[in-house]
Amino acid sequence: MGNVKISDVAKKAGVSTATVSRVLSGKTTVDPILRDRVLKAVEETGYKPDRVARSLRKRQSSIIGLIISDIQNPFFISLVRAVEDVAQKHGYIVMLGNADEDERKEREYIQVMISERVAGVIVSPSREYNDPCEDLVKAKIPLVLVDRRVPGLDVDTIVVNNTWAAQQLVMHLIEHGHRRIGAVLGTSIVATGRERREGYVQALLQYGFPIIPNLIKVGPPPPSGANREDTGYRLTMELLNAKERPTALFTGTNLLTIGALRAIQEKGLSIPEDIALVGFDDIDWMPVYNPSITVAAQPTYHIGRIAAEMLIARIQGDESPAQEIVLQPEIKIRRSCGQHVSINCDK
Amino acid sequence: MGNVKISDVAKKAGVSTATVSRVLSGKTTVDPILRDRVLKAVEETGYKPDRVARSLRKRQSSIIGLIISDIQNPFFISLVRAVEDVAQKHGYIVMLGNADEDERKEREYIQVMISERVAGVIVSPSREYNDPCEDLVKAKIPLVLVDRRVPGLDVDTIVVNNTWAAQQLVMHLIEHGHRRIGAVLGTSIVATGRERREGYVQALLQYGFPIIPNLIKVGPPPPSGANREDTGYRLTMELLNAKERPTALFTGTNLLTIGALRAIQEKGLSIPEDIALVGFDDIDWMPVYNPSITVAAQPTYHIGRIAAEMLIARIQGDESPAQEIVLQPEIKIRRSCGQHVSINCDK
DNA sequence: GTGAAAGCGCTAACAC
DNA sequence: GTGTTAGCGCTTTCAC
Repeated sequence: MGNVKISDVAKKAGVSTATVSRVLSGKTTVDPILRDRVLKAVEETGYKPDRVARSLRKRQSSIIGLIISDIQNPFFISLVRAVEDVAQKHGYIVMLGNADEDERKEREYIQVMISERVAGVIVSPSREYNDPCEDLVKAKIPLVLVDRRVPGLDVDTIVVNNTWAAQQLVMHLIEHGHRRIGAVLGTSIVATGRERREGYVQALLQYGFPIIPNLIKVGPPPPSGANREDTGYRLTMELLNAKERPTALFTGTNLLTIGALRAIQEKGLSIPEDIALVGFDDIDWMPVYNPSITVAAQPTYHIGRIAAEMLIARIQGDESPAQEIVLQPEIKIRRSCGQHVSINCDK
Repeated sequence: MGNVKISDVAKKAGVSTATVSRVLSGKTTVDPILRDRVLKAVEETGYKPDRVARSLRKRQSSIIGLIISDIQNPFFISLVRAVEDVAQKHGYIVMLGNADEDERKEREYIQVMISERVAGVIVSPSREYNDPCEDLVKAKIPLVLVDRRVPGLDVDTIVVNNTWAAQQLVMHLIEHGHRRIGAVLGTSIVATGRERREGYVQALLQYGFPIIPNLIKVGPPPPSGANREDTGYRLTMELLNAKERPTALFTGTNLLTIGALRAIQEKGLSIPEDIALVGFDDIDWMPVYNPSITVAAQPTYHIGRIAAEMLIARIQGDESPAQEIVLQPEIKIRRSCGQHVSINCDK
């Protein structure tokens, strides 16, 4: 057992290896009598097809590559789970790569995936331009992008409407009477960072408020870690230590939010009395935090599920034009902004 | 490019495929002149070895299988990251399986991993007995167990001293003057659940306090979800709604802690004034929670790193006897128990 | 509908 | 030190 091969089964069933293969693939009709003999032999020998040999011969494995830009980021956990769920359901297995926001690592993983003849790949690209994803396209390996677009790459992409969500969040703050709203954002090198900043700006402009550069703090580009907790802490501290402290804060990612929370606490400020807070990404503890935190929740599991389903459709031959799917985050109003206050917009 | 094979390189360099293979593997000496010619040809053609063909021929791939019992559990995130880091460093790639606390899925994944001829596997077993991990041993595939032991399976295992940690946590509560200490625990079907319960009991016994069964709530076995947040919520509610409410709570996993927090909040109780809290597992927000939460922090990244390193050593031929490594959690005293109070132990 | 045989791309004997 | 060759275990023509 374990090292039974197809020829053993064939011998036992008194047929050729071709017939065994045919029975197992189920793609051709086989005489029911032979079929039963084969199945019985498979059963008795405990035969398990060698997936490596199969991959070599078919020039394609049953592996789905999943390359994410930062496995530490809670955003990706549900994504990984979703991809894994869908893959498993369709008989695929997930090969994981953590690019760590490092283009070199991403490129390396993509090469490995190609070399492993994966059936398809889901990538959250670390860069927008000259992305190594092109190699996958060249190798004709189906590809789905998540979280970030790669302009010029004509492949299925699933993103979230960051601008809209950020705008809603900041408008929520404005409607609570806030005028000095600080922003703690991820690097503008990645689109998500830029878009969330854009949403912040849009919201202010919509109400005719000025954009005050000093209130906008943007983290350094990776790999130094734009989304790290300590970045959130540091940037928030800068904001809180300024002469004119903001009365509200918009944080651009979950990790930045945690850092901001730490800074606020260290300054002895309380939410929402001293400072209001809205953030991006919803994590399990946020509704339980005291006070619960108003956020834009990304449909991460959903993103992963759709990505995996689209990918598998492509693997199975779907030739339709590449789609871009834009998912809407859910704005979860909670208690970190205090009571709703009607404001006079004419002023 | 992409579909260049070893024979193309050989032709270009004017040598045999064997020589190309030898140059690339570096295991035999090759004439420097030929070597350079080969390297140049590899460069020019952009040759990348086909990992599938190599795996078939060598009867072993460069893949490390990682089968975890619940990917949703934050505990495993750092573990995955660590394994991925170490694997990458050694030229291996990680194949991920989420068993979802389901023995059937675990068995399935193990079969797939065997069939993919993975070089080794790291598993957090879903069951203690009749675990499908035995199949890996039979197939002579190196195996390292993490988080949970499988009695009778003589393989490297990395666990954490749950009993000790739980005991420390509960003693901390006792030293703060608490007598009625509730416990919200994961199922006793898994060792971690049992051991943490044991630690709770030990702490009480050590101080000569009675064990009150009504104060011990244990979640249902999987897959119904012993460690789920809603389980924590429900069990905590039972405790809080009892006639004689506990003055302190010990929660056995991170997810249970979140559920407990929600219940406490819903009852309008405040920590630590109305009820003290200590929990298992440290998550990034716990130090930032208000009040920050005293926990036993498992060295999850460390567990993953050691597991991966031991596995790779085994893959590379380490034949030394199987080890069991017991890591010590770190007790992180924070503010969820209030001020330290000296107590009279004679009483 | 079935079997014989070729071959996926590589590595490891084996002979020189 | 190098080339020739035989497979690894499977699927898929191609004849029948």
